[in-house]
Amino acid sequence: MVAEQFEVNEEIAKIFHRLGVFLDMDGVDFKPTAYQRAAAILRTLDQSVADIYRLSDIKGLEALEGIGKNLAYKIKEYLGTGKIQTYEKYLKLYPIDIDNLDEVPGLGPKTIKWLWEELGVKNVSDLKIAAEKGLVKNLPRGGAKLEQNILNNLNLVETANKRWLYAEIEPLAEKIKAQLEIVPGVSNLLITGSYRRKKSTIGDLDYVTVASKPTLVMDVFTNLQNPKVEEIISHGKTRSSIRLADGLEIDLRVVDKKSYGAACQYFTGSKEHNIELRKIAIAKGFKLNEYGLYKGVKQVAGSSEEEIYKMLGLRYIEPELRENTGEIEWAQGKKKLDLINIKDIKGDLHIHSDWDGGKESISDLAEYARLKLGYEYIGISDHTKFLKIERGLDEEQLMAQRLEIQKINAKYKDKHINFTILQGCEANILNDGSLDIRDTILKQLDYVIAGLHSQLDMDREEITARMLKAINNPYIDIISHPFTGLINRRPQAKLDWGMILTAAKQTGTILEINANPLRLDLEAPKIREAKREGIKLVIDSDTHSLEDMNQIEYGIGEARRGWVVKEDIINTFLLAHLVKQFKRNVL
DNA sequence: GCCGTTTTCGGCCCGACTGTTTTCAGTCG
Repeated sequence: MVAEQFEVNEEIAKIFHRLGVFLDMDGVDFKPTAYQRAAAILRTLDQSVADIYRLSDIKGLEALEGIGKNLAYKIKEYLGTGKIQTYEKYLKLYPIDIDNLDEVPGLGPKTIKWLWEELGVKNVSDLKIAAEKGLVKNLPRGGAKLEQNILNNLNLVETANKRWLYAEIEPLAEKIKAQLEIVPGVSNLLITGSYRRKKSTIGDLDYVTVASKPTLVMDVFTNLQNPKVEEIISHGKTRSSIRLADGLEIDLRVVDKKSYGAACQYFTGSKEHNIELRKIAIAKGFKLNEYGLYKGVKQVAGSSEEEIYKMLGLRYIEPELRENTGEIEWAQGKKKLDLINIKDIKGDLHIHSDWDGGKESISDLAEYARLKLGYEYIGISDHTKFLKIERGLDEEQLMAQRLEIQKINAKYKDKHINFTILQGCEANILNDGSLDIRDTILKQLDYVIAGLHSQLDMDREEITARMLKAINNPYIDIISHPFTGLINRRPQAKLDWGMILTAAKQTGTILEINANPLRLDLEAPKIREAKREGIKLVIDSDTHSLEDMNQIEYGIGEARRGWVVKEDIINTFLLAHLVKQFKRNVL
């Protein structure tokens, strides 16, 4: 998980979430959603509510989406006292471990309350004991199936891998797709959900298809052998869900042709986007559901997503943008937005060769880029000497490498081949913000990437100062993987993003969108902000072996989610235009 | 409790599937 940059936001979000559940337990209408929504919004904020309160008082809090007078007051109360009275009251009433119980699939607020009242279940371990003793099946409104489900789902929670990396799930997703597509009568099979939105992590897979023999495809689906179905979660005429041994849940929906677009739209989500769309539908006198857009009982759109958006008075919205973060307002306007496409990429500037820890020779990398990917240039950016584990290059080695690159470039020129290898390096930003390679050498390279590779857990002020010094260094052109997190493995550095943005803008420093699927750093929301600020961006593969160069596709996905067009990304430029983006060629 | 291209009051997304039910509430996506 991402480190909690704004711990207070997270603390309050947790309380709001629990309050929402408590209110739900008591059967209160609408308030639960308001609390949950507020919790979700707090988690997306780029600023601490403590800062907002300090700068703009309670009015600043109320100005936030989803926060009104009441919740603003509760935030203020928490900032002042470290507590929220309403919450403390509920804690006494229900001394229950809401967070973990709520994680158990099939358990919602009402069931949690029921188990608490009937059996005194306070937490997951109480629940397990009660279910194992057979207490649940003997309750009024209880039953054997319910009890068994609880036991199954408890096991599931213990072993669950919450979200999978997009890149690790991609081959499996396509393999299942291929098996379903050959079932007789199947057409238009699409993988929807967060997979289609190209999120960096995927929680489950959602397939939508048209089928002339729905039962046939459902049967194939629930009997998959490779991958093997571990559990059939539900099995209906039009919707079924299965689970694989590793816990991955996969859903299949079979729909009529006339509802295909509506179903794809609906199951692609995001949920928040869909809710917004339905509100627009209602405002225009329609009703939108997974079967189509309706005026009364008459379907007015549904076979394609395009016609649904059109009927709602919206431009078509690319799946990657469907997060309810302003795309609907955009779609009501006239401005075009041609998101970047993989074919726009002309080269790759973050490539490690066998001079450092990489596997491939410079000429093999160049030929792969030129012939397989159709690039016009690459930049070799090997690690530098501080990173001993990666056999980082020292000054002398960099100069020797420069000669080799010049030789290969000369050969291309002799053969009239339009391809150029640039020499950069990926220098290390040391603890004091200086680099591990002398300026006299740095200025002889074509460009310099610098990144954090050590002491990533410095406190906010310290690591921000370190990064700012690097950004202000006239020899550093690109900051690689700025936040330096690893998805699901390592938290991000606690950088002050606002200060990074300002400094990058002032100095013309380029920020990298690192396409390694374990990094995807910058993340989409930050990409979008950087773009808005006019900051230059580059999408790099961070290649260590030939195939890694194809990772660029994941970076494209993240960039699209960040509303990026071709012009925002410097490695869509032709070489002559590209090199002008480097500070050394501007100053 | 929030919010406003119908609204400062009166709405608040929608349907499938499950389990224990015999008409539905709860959960999920």
